[in-house]
Amino acid sequence: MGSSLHESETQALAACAAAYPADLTILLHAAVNRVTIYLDHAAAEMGLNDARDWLVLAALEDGQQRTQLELSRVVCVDKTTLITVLDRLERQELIVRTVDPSDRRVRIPQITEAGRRMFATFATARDAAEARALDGVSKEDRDLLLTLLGRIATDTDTLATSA
Amino acid sequence: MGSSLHESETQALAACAAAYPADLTILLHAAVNRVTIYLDHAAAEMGLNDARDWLVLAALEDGQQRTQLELSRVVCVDKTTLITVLDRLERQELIVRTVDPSDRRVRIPQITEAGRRMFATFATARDAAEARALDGVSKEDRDLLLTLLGRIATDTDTLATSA
DNA sequence: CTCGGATCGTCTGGACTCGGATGATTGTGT
DNA sequence: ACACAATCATCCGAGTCCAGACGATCCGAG
Repeated sequence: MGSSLHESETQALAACAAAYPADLTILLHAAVNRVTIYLDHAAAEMGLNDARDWLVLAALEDGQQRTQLELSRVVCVDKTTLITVLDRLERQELIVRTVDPSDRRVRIPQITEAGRRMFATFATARDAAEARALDGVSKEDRDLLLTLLGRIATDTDTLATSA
Repeated sequence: MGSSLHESETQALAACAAAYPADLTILLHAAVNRVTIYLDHAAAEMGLNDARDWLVLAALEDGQQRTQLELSRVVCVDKTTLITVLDRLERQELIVRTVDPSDRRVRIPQITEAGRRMFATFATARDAAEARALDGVSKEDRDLLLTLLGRIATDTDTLATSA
């Protein structure tokens, strides 16, 4: 997630978006890069590796028991990549991997008390980061933006049906 | 650009976006993934490797003479990564690298006639792909979306000024 | 003219990602 | 009880990306 961006690109991305003001793809990329840079920055400041680390914590925070596989689907991270994230979080003692006694194949990652604290602290930093990215956008425009993005993202059409 | 996504993730991403309908970062990611999948699909169908390949062609299509370094900034691709893109395009004879006679360090990539044809053909496929991604969004909402994204992407605020 | 620093494109090393293979464990049919 | 397919986490290999190093070339100071 975050590691695909690098702060040195920020200016270039803005310039790029300015050069193609009508291209949806480019604007989306530039926008996601900008937001992610803010988030990664905030994450790094408080000891997290990535915004992705926080995303995993967020998914675990509701206390619901999830398989690693299920978790990987929820946070949209490849199951193999999730392993390294969980390893890191476990090393920081923000989560623990418990073995499901009813099926000893599966591991149930669970957030620890320290993890909960980290999540809570990051929440405010995260809001600030998003607010900074949304600087020049009014409240109702933000809501509209979320709606539109949601419609693009969750549209039911798939490649298979239209190819 | 495109290679960071994989079609198998499409459903998972949509599910993920649905799970966090108020999170800007996630929605942006999901949206950009969806659009990029379409574009990469269209690119692959006509012999291009990536949507990024097309982006490079687009930047060269205006005939303006550009250094590889300048070009890398315009299309937001790292200069070292751009090399492999140009190598590929040159192998397909869609571009040529000419040496600037006034400065023999610099190479001026230039689009060929075949490259121009490829660009023109891809333009329609690209429009179709974007239109498909923007299926349930009205015309004026599209314009608004582009404006908002543009404002996020090109905001003048930087990390340095706010840290 | 020449020397030193800056700038171009390219190469290299380390890190990351993901598809597919592997080992452990489960349930199911017989 | 036992073979066997299915499923979970993990590991491995191939591919990609980028920071930094490098050679080639340019330019300005002396």
